[in-house]
Amino acid sequence: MNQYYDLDKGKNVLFMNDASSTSGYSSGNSPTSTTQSLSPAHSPETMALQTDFANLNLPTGNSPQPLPLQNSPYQHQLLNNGGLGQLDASNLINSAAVANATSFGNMYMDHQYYVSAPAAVPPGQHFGYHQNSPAAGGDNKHVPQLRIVEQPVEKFRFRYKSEMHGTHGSLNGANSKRTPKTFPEVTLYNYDGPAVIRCSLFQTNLDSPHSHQLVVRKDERDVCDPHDLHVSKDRGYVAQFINMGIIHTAKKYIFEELFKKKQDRLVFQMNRRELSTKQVQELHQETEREAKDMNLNQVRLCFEAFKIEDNGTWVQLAPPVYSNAINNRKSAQTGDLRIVRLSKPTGGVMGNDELILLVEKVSKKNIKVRFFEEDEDGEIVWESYAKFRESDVHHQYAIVCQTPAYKDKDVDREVVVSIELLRPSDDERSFPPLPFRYKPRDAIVSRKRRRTCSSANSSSSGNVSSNNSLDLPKTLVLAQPPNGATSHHDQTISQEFGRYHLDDLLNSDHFRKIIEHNSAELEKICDLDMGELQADGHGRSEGPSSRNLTIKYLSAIFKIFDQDRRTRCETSRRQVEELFTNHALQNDNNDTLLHEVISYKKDNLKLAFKTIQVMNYFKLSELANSALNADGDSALHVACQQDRPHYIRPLMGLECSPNQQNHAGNTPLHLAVKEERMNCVESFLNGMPTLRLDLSLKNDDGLTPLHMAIRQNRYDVAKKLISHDRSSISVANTMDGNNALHMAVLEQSVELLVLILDAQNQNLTDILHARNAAGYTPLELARHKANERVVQLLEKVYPEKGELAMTWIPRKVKEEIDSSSDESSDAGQLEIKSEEMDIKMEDEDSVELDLSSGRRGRDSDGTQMNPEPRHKLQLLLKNKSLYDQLSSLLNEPVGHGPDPKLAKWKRVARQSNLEQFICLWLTADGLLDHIMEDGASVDIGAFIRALQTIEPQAYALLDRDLH
DNA sequence: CGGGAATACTG
DNA sequence: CCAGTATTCCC
Repeated sequence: MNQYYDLDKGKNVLFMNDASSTSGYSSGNSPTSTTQSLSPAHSPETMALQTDFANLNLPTGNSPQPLPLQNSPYQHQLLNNGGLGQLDASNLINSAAVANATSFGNMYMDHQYYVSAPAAVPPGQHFGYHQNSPAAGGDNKHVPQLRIVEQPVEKFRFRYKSEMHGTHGSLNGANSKRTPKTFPEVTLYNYDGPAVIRCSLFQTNLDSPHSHQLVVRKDERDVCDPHDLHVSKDRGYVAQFINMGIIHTAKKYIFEELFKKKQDRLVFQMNRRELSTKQVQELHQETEREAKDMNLNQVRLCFEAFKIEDNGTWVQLAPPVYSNAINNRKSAQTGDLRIVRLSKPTGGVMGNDELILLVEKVSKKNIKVRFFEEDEDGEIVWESYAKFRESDVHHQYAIVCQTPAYKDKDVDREVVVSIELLRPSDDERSFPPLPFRYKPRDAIVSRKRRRTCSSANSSSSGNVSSNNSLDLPKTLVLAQPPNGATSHHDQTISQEFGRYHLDDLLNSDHFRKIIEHNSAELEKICDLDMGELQADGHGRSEGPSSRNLTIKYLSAIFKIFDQDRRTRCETSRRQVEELFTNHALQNDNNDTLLHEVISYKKDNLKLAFKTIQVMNYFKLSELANSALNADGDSALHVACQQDRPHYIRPLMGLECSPNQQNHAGNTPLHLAVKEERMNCVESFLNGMPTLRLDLSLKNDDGLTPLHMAIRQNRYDVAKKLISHDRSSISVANTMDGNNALHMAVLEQSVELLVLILDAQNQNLTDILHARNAAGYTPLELARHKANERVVQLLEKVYPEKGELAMTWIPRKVKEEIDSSSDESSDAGQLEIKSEEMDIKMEDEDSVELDLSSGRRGRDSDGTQMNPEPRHKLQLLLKNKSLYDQLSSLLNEPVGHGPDPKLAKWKRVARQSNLEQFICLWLTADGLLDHIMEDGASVDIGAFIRALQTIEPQAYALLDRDLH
């Protein structure tokens, strides 16, 4: 095992090759020149120095230098080797300026050059002396030869001089990883004396130095190339060039830097004789030519080997070898291509859909958007390019393009293809490709739908409406079960549970009170409600005419219902059905009466429940389930959109499918999550049989409800979803392939992470090792994107190297997290208690559950969590005596005002935005119960303010405990 | 380190 | 002078 003297740290490092380096610019015996020569090349003093340097005599090789390396065991070597001169022949034959090339030519002869196929000489290089080399057929085994053992990385950020403060990471080897790191490395073969291996920066298309600087950090200074490492029999012949950086020479200095480099090389090739005026002139011209079109974003390393003769002359041992090109990561010409985001992951097979790509810096003249499809073997079966103009590339960071048509315009299902950026100049691709889903044409889909529907209908027992619904016009799209294979099963189940829920509801006191008892006055109610409708306006659409229409239809339907109460005849049923259908046709949005009635701006419970009841009575569940409006929304979608949680159960009772996806692919639950309607989410999930709700459905953005909840950083929603069905945790979204854990990482939410890890206790490995579309596991993503806390948390969860797996030990992590952050103010008992009311997962490992509960208190900094007073008020109401006091106070009538019979609680309810519930409550208890049980939907602040004005005494009761 | 703002350059 | 990039600097 060798040791290496690390120039930066001034100490020996294991595993490194034993070699040492000095700056080629060190001039030898002047103490000041050591420091001066280290300055970046285009500073004035450097220029002066280098001019001097060109005129220096050869160093003797043993002149002591004041290098500050007193504690180094290799000090003598450094000293001895200090002040190495510039000697190079690689540019010799090519250079028109070189008159006395013969001496070098002889030198090669002496050493019997063998031109190997060095690891990586870029194609297209034909250097004179290579071709003229007499090595062909020589004794390969005994000819000195340099080989690149480790190439430099392909991409590296070139830094400007002004950026070279502090460390910026070094030029690593192509195979470098976090550990072990590698560095560019060459080996000298077939030589056994002491030798010097030099590394310098070259252009990629010319056999000439590059104006940029290859620097090594040393004693707080950047030492410019060339860099020489000493090798010998004792140390081995491996030269590893560590801690190098590339300085991007500013444009204005390109010429002079290049000239300097070329001049230095020439001088030493000529054994340090002065250049003639003519030579200088020629060099000048050549440099001008080269500087004009030098590629500033691409360089390569040149490695050379020398031996030092006793008289101090340097003799080239082996031909130079060149590394692969190193590209500037910062440049749009050579940097990484990456698609950051797609405006949408889907499009029609016909193409020409507008698609917006956010991308990393691209050049509009040199970029294409490629769509392609591979078969199972990775063979390209189709490719096409998106259409866009140069002007569609927005500021190098976005591309607005038209999707190409898919090869087969008659596919009847979605086809997933890939999108990548392609840079024609170097055939570089973005990685990884992003998935894009081609959607079949509507015509094809509806043909297919028709089939599905009719078969579904024929299998359902004697449903007369089936033919009817098939005849509905095109815009009133029929719903199809999300999955044909299980539809029948689903239906059976939904019927069972549906009936149960609806009957439940119908038998409830509230419902009876609202509807049953009023049946005799049906007409009156309708009149009343219609009047209200006209006054209050409409929640969703249109003007008075549409409202009148609705009223007309509803009146007619209710009339039929009323007349039919005893007979329940088929004719009435058909009439009602027809009225529903006709109504939907006449309305712009194709909303059915059901859609409308549950989405009135002013929620009208009576009307809505009545409508539901009528539909149920006439067994119009098929209609309720299949009638979608122009957006593909079912009544459930509308209920969620409008935040009407109380309709969700009844509608599901009507067999309105919770898994129906609208035109944006959203299920009602998606909408509930999206709009952050916690009450709706709860209505869906509480006590709902798992079979009915499919939590793994993805909308057109490729997201499940859980993904959306995480993306919105809604711990409460995510928790609800996860406790209902854990299996959706491991689902990767189609947007970027992230699973729930990835997404929680991006939210930098420790709460979400713990929630997910807890719930996934059983098979953590899956989600821990799942790679997203960019190829990152959650941990890797965290290292890249998240803060230290998140990374630390995840690192604890991942199995240690060597271990096969580790089970999630929440308590341990919890302790560590808790101890590592004291900023969280105390949760307070109230909140923890309230948390206990949450639904628990039916998990035998429920030990873990209380972790996530306990964590709630940490949300003092979390913006998404419920505000404090909510819980407190809810808990206070649990106190029986307080509750009773409040109740009796609020049951008092308001002493004054227009309606003396109006109880205070009603007024409070009205001012707390709970008016729509008043008809459901008989006394103040209704209101208080509602707040206790359904607090999430209540604006507690408004309630308290209302209390303060309407019933100050009651407010006083609470005030003390609330603050 | 990477991201990005500020400033310079160019047709 | 403008728009669009390229360069440089800053955090």
